[in-house]
Amino acid sequence: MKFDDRIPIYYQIKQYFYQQIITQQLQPGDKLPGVRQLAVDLTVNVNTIQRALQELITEGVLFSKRGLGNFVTTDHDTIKQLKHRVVSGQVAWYYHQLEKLGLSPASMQQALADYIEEENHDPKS
Amino acid sequence: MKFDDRIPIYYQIKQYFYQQIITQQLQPGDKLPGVRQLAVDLTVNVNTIQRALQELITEGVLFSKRGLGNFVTTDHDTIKQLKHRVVSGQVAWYYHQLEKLGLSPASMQQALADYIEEENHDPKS
DNA sequence: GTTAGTGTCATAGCTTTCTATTACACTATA
DNA sequence: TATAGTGTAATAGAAAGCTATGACACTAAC
Repeated sequence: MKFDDRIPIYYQIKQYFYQQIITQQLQPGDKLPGVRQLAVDLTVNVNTIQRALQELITEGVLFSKRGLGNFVTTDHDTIKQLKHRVVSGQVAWYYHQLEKLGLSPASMQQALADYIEEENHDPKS
Repeated sequence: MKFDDRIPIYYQIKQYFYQQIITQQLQPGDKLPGVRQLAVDLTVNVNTIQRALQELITEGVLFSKRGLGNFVTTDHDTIKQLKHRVVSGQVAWYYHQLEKLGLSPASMQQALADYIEEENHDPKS
């Protein structure tokens, strides 16, 4: 897995699991791969995996059964809140970054619209 | 100045100067405060200021006159490109983060619109 | 020429993050 | 009860970033 070397890896791994859960690629009650396997898959050390998982467990997003594995919470409300928290966080971050750069709300929306337009220049032919 | 402790301070200082220049609070040819003064203002060490400035100089955004100070480039084209680079970068980042979270382009625009709506709930009375 | 203000550089030490490695604890099952 | 698969934990070392500090080089003005 590719990491942004300006941000701690364990933090990026947390974001990765957020994504997996929010997009339902990991569903409530699902068992995660073993920590040693995750370490191989994400090309990091077991301790780094562990640090990320530990925080997710503290947040109630995952739970651990010693000797069995780590699992996604079965509390649908927690997952709903997680999704809201993560998405809202991204939007707020975007808004305030562009605000600092002097853009008006209308300009922000226009900039996004323009970017989406570009992304759609059919990659066929 | 407040810093996000997940990101190197020198990197955040670079962003700060980008903002200052893009919003024209620092204009072409302007002299920056001395490095020792900046260190006090931003509550970091001179070496950390130096590292940020050095990269900005390498990028051509600033130039240094030994014994005199650091100055904003007078090349308007460089500044124009900087603005485009920084704003585009933010938009692209936002788009891809939300894409990873499973949102459609339409949902992204809606989420931004909703946030702007919230921000405008008149804070008066 | 001296002084004050400026950029530049180097060293040493601290903290955080990450790695490698080893060990221990628990669960299920043959 | 032995074994394989799992989570958990501790240690030591490397690398990056930040700080504190001191020194040096250049410019302008007295």
